[in-house]
Amino acid sequence: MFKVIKREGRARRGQFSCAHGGVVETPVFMNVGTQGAIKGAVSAHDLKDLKCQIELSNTYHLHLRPGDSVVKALGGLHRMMDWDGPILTDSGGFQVFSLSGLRKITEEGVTFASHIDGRRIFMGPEESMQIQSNLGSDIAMAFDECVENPAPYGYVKQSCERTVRWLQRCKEEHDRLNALPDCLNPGQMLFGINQGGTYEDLRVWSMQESAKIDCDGYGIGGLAVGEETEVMYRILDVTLPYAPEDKPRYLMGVGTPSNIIESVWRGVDFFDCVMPARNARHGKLFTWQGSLNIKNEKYKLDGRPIDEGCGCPTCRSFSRAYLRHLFKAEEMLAMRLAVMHNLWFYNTLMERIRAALDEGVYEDFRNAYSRKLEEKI
RNA sequence: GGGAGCGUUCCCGAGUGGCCAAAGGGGGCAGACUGUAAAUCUGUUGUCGACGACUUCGGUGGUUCGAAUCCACCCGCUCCCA
Repeated sequence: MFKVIKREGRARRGQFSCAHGGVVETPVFMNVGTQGAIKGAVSAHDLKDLKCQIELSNTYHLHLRPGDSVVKALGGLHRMMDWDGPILTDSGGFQVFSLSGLRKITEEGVTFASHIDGRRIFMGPEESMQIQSNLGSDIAMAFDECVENPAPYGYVKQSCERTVRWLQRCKEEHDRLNALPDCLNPGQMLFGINQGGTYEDLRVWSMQESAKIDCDGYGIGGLAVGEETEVMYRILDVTLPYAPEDKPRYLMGVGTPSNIIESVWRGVDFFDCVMPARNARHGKLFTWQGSLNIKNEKYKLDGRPIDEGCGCPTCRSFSRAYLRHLFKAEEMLAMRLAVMHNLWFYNTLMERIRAALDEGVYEDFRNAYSRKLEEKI
């Protein structure tokens, strides 16, 4: 269930709910735990302390390890991770892009050579739906092909047409599985995915066709995969007007704080990105003055918290100098503390975006922070 | 006392006459990272007035057109036998 409660231009302030957790306030950033854990030794319990509203995991990775049947036997992903909030599972469509050297695509689906041991894994729309059903997530993503940018028009056209055909198959299989008596999460929703690369006509076509298939929300995929940022914004500008007004729009895999601010402005409701966690593991931390690299020598004797005024578990107790030391000494606590800070930052960013929308001052917020958060301090 | 080695740029360590400012690793410094094959990857790491010049391979002095590489002595260290 989703409803828009306030608007400012194309930006939307909304509320969403699904089978787990209470009301999700949107715009929302989903915290990525690909294999059922947030990389950097952060658990689902920690997510509660980091103001996370939705957790995201991955179909391909959990199918390989520990196996979706194992997850189902353990009571589902929620039970396994001990996370009682909403979970969105990505379909494996991104792996068609990220593991492009290890797969072959046909109309039926995609055959992967497992990145772990090379064995053949076939995944098509039906398989992806079955796996996500076994995982028991609250939102299943349609199985799509995420195409790199730039790509030839002809290829993108046939690919996004196939992705729409796959969406139809996903929808049918999803409805069938949800109706089965032993279904782990009969309330599981399905989001379709818009593709079309950097081609406006394909994007619009893909959106229109996907909208004809009744989904609970729509992902915008295939962005931030090689194209210029301005191209991504242009695609959002031309595509989102064709997305159903009463359904959430999810910009998949995006992005930087600035990307998020700009995309909310253009009408996006859901986001997810590995950036806060990955960058944290590599020492790049976000602050309201811009980002910093905690490993830099200048923080050697810096007794201040990462971000003055930040209320995250890390900043409440530890100094930049200590964190720098932990990174230099390769203590795993470094990653944990850094990841917690960055996830808190992203979740707080969304909180402030929502507050600005509530107060009708989002344009001011955008002007104040969109550029600033891209700076390095 | 006798014998055998070793000393290289921040560290370890290759290099035994020119292609050597000197491999490789570590450490240092910096950068990248966007639905996670990422605790990963990349650049850089003698000095300078820098498409060139200068100083450097324990020290000093030689041999040579040319030396980290060969010779002599000195200093320091290691191992073996007594």
